[in-house]
Amino acid sequence: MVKTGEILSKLTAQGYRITPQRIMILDAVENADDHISAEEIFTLVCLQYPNVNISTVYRTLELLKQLELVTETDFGDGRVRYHSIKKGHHHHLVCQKCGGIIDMEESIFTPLRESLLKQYGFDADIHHLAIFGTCKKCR
Amino acid sequence: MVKTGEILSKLTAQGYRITPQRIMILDAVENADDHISAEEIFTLVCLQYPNVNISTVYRTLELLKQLELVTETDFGDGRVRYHSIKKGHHHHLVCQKCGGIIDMEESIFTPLRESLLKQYGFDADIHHLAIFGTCKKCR
DNA sequence: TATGCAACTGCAATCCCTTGCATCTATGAT
DNA sequence: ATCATAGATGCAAGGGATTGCAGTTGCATA
Repeated sequence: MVKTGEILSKLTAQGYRITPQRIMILDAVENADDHISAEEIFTLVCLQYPNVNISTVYRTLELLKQLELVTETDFGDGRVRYHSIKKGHHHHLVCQKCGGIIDMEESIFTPLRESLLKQYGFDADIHHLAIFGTCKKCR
Repeated sequence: MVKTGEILSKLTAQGYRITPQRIMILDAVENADDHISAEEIFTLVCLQYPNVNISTVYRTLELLKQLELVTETDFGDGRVRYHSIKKGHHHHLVCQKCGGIIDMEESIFTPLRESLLKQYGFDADIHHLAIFGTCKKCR
């Protein structure tokens, strides 16, 4: 379990600064019940500090993504959503008929990653993937 | 091998109309050497018929995608690219270090699709996927 | 061949996200 | 505690893609 304090020291360790905006954005992602969009984070942070700019939110999320503190998932609804790695790695099956989302274990990609490594020498970086298709009910 | 004529009759069979714009857009995708972007298609069509609108290009591509005549791939460079299914299904490994793209066989996803079906009853619709990671040279 | 209408297009506005730039500030050094 | 500066922010403009709407057009029918 990574604590917010540890995350902040990870920032300074790499030469990045800790700013009020970053703390608030990080808090919003950490405390979100589910995958949260940039717009939603922006709205939450605005309640505390109305001067934040949406571009700061995007830039901070980009940074947290690079540092592997949050993951980004595109559920295909026109806006990307973010998730704290504290809550674990997982992937999603998105049904194109009913819109339902099934969470799946990360381990399901292990055979694929192995065969990509063996056949192509490629080290796949599959973080938080949404796969589209048709769920059991809708087939 | 699907011919353009067949494609057009597939449109009419489903109640869609054949318009000059659609023919030109389809031609652009069919004759493209590689994966082509909406903007590139737009530019090509404009040479013949300067009045086309970029939104018609996007709407036509959306339609062709639904009819499974073209596939859409996001190579992560900020614009989506399109490809005729006539040229076969395949997937891509995109190296995040050198930017290189390796094409891979569709069959590499067969085991994954089978386990998704078995474990989750989910029929995955993996058309034209780009997987990010690190290639052999850059590791 | 002429007609009616649903499908389609062009236009403009809008959405999500990114970027360049001038200003500000967190932080290490003094 | 103060200073210098590289890193961060806010603002505004811009890029790719989508959407609502009014006007146009392909095409089935007569």
